[in-house]
Amino acid sequence: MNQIRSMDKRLTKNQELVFGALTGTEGPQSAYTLLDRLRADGLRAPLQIYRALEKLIDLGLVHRLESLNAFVACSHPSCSDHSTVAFAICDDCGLVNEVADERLASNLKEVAVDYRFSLKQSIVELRGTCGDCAATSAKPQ
Amino acid sequence: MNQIRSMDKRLTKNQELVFGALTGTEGPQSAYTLLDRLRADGLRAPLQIYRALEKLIDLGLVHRLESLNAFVACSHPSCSDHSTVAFAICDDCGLVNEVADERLASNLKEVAVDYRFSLKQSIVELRGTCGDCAATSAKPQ
DNA sequence: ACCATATGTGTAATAACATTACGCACGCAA
DNA sequence: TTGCGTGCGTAATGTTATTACACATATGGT
Repeated sequence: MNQIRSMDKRLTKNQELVFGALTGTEGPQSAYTLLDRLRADGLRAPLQIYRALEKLIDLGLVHRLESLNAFVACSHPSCSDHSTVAFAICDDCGLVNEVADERLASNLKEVAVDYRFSLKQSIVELRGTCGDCAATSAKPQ
Repeated sequence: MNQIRSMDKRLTKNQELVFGALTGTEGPQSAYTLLDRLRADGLRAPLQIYRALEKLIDLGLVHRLESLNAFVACSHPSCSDHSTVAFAICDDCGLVNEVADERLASNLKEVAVDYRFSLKQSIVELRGTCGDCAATSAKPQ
């Protein structure tokens, strides 16, 4: 929260509102969900949300989850390489775990080299069930 | 084409039309692009496309590209594990290369284990520039 | 033959996600 | 002061995907 606040300095009002809405809730949120939550704060149009999200993503504060059409606040905004992050998305509870695995990142880079592909961004989204949900459904009571 | 034909046997008319439209063009296509191309064949509603795509994906004949909201025919329909495939998507020419890398697949499984995540599907989409496009833009003439 | 079930079809309407176009405002540097 | 980059607000539109309903066909069991 302290670190987060310190980054707010450079954010505009709309960007701060959107970022606040994302950090204030666990789990990913769609642009329109954000819009609904921020109507009370004066935001009225999708574009206001999308513009803020675009900037926040540029700044590395927010990630887009392609398979969900939704957005999450970055779990470790101070980290270096935001272009290679993976997400474990629980299809049960909807929560998302941001995974930073150095071997995975370098593995993807190698694959790109093998295929003579100039890699700009890696999208890695793991779908399945998180440990908590698996435990819960295993012991129904 | 011969191999493809042999698989058509189990496909319904709509599924065959959609699969044909995907294999008959290089590069990914959106559901609505497919619909437009298939209007002449009698398809009229998005749902007809989406239903066919769903089945084709189940059968492992087609992949969905999440970051593009588009679909491609699988490059190697006979291969075993369709849950872990990667795609190299060229942002220049739009072509997609299907990547089957065993190390990447096992790496993702390891990551899932590390995070106590029960993995059902891996979405891996590499964005960047393909070798051909890189070569072309390097020599502008 | 009868029924149940699973799968596929067709149409219409609507929901959900995202962008384009336009005009205005502010801060800053040439 | 002018020009430029960035952000803001509004409206309209474009694109992607789903829900709801009704009907059809094939299969397998009794």
